[in-house]
Amino acid sequence: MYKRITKSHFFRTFSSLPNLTSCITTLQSSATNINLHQGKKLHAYMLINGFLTSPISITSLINMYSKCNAISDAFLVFSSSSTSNCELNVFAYNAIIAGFIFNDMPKPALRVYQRMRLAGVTMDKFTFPCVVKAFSGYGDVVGFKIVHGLVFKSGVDHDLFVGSAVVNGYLKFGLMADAHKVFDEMPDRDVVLWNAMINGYAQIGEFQNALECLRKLRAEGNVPSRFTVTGILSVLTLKGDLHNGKAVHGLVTKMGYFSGIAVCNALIDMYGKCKSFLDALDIFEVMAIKDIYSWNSVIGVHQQSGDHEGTLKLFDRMLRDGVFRPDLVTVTTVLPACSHLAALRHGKEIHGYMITKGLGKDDDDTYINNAVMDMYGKCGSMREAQLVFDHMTIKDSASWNIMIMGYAMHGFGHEALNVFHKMREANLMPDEVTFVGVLSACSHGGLVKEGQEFLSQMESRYEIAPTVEHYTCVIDMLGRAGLLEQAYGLLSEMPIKTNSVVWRALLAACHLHGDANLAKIAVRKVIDLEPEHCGSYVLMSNVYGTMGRYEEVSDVRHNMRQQKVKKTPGCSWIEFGNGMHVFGTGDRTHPDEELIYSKLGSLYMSMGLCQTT
DNA sequence: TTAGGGTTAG
Repeated sequence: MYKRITKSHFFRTFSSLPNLTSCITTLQSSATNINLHQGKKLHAYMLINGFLTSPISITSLINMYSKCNAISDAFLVFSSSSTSNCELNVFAYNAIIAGFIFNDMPKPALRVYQRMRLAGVTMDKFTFPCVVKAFSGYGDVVGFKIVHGLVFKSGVDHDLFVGSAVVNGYLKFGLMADAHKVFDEMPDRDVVLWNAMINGYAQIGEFQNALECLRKLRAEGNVPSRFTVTGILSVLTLKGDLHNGKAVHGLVTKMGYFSGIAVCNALIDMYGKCKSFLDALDIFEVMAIKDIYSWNSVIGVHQQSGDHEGTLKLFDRMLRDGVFRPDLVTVTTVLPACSHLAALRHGKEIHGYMITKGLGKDDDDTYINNAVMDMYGKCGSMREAQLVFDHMTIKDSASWNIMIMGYAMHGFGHEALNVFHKMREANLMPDEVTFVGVLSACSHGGLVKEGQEFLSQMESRYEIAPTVEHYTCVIDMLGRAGLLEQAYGLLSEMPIKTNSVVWRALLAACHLHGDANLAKIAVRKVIDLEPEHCGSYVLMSNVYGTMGRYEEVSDVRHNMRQQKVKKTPGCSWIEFGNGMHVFGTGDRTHPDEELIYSKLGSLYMSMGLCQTT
């Protein structure tokens, strides 16, 4: 083994065989460059040459393994040293605790900390930042406060690194007043400490205070860092403040921070959420180096702009690009685009991708599985939605609501109510969304009696005040069932403000049952509440059309022209083979038009209807 | 020899 190592190319980089000092220097470079291969060779060499009795070697090896994503090896070095003749000192404890924190493992970090205390090793200003982070990461507020006490006792409370960690810890627990007290008592403040406060205020939505911190930070002569910029951008994003967002964009240019990927990602997000979509896309395109956040943010931009096709195109580009694999965040952004477009094939592909990559298989992946279920539901595949639902170990109220809504949407009223009853059996309290689903299930399934009962139970039994959306479902339900007077009565007696949507539901019912008199009342209300909406004029003209009152049809059309209301032609589409097929009213442009209309004709025949087109 | 801060999802 020794002979093979000494002959290797690796050792030719040294002018003579490395001594302890050069081993440690090289271990540091292995850690910085994440070169595990080089680090392991040095480890072997040091073992053979008896260098591992030095505490410095142990610390350097622990650090190298921690930084090279080999935390278990780091812990092995730590544990085996305590049993050998090398006594563990504060450096070794600090290094392994830091290693666990670096690898986002607060629990084992805390176990080592307890061991360190039992061993009577005195903690120093290097121990505390990591231990503090371990307690806040593990969510142990009592332990965290005890350590804060020890910070005082050890006299390191004025150290900037310790102070920043404590402030961040309190902020993580949502204890702003305590964080502020620690911040105020610090004799010196650097940009990192200020950044902690900026982010703390951002988290609790106190945007003005966050911006005030930025002002004070600069007034005290600190230079905003890349981290300050991302923190402030997150504030402006939540505030929807495009004006100041653009000013920060200027600052980024001035400071030369464009090289920071996170800064650019924050700018993309800010422009996207502030609806300045082209600016967001521009930044993404000019970024020399992108990461998974860049892709996810810009995919989010397409979603926010309502460009669902753009979202799918970008997803394809990401796959073709091949540098970053879609993660949970990516698929949660792309799945709703499939739902909107009813793009079942794309949705299935993404679900398939998730299965092969093991995404969404964990118990707590409820959110992503909800998105998959919603996609199947909106694309009309309730069987698949039910399968996903059945396999989920943890279901939240959204999971149940999605199933109820899915069945309701496709007219499976009884199935929807069945899910609702099972939800109750599972002791989950229904919310507003649940009842929108339940009531639309009653409406689409013609379950009038049940729907009326649910509306009355909402407040008395579930303490949920019905909103205009709930009333709309019920009015739609009564209207579809031909109970127009009852629908009108409910609408007139509604204890909350009506809107154009609920009146339009009544209008649609008037069309269905040919009640021109009630339609007139409804249409007046709709036009009053939303004059620019074309749907109500069209419905009114259809009501007259069905009754053969063509003069009135022409009056409505004339009125529409006078009001400069334009009707956007409606269309439907279906995914088939490799493409999307779009159809407008009376559209005969499809290449398979003859075949399609002949099939349509035979379907009409089977349904006992005459072909009208 | 050892340490602290930022971005993404309905």
